[in-house]
Amino acid sequence: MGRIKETSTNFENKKILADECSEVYAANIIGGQWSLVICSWLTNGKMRFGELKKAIPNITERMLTMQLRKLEEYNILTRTVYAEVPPKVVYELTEIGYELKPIIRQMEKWGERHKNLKIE
Amino acid sequence: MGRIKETSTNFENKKILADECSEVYAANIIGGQWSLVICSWLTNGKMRFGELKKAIPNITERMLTMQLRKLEEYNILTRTVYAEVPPKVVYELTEIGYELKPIIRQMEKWGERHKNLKIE
DNA sequence: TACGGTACTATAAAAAAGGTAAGTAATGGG
DNA sequence: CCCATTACTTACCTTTTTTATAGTACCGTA
Repeated sequence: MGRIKETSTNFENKKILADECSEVYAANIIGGQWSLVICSWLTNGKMRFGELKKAIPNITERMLTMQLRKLEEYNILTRTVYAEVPPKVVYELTEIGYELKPIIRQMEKWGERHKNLKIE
Repeated sequence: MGRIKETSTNFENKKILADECSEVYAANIIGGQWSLVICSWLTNGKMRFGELKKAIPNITERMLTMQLRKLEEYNILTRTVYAEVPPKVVYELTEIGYELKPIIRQMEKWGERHKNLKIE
């Protein structure tokens, strides 16, 4: 997840597609290995960096930071820094971020149904 | 989208996460640059390979084939080959595939709302 | 016999995403 | 002065995804 190369075909394609299909636009924002889990946890209320880290299995600090920054950039969550030592940073979903809740829940249910299909 | 390396940390992480969070499991299936658009088109009914190609801007045949194969593998859609020349192959969502429709519509709406936020 | 249309496949290379490991700053406690 | 704690950052490397380009089989038509 470095900075995206704005001259690449990939960048162009993503833009065109996101432009025409809002569901792809949405996917570009909440897609990525860890974004959905982060949002899912935050739908229950604010959390600190360290709490998220403990909550999410195997995520590295680097990945967590990167995803949080991306989500912040897209206005999905807010980042509040408390001027304390050791530092304390709290993340909370914005209004539009909370509006992801029903989508996440639906994906969860769909995922469950799909998993069960396989077993049968 | 070649075959995935089952010894990588990335593979492990995806598996663990998908196991615990069904929304991530779902995202692993319908995530990917083109999957959502393909499914979105197919929610209106069956389509041929060439129709999909024309409908989706800039997709290469390789990408279309790969995504369709993946979706078929996951039982999201069916592939019907007609023994004709020139060949004719028709793709159609399965039952569980059609169940994605509300999710896609919700993502679409959310995407619209989010887009408008930025402009204001 | 060359050509066109359909739905692919193969190979290579570029780009993006993700992972590892180490380091930073500030400060209160021992 | 050293250590622990928290929330990062940096540099580098591997894996995965996406793109580019070319080629295949089939057969009816010209």
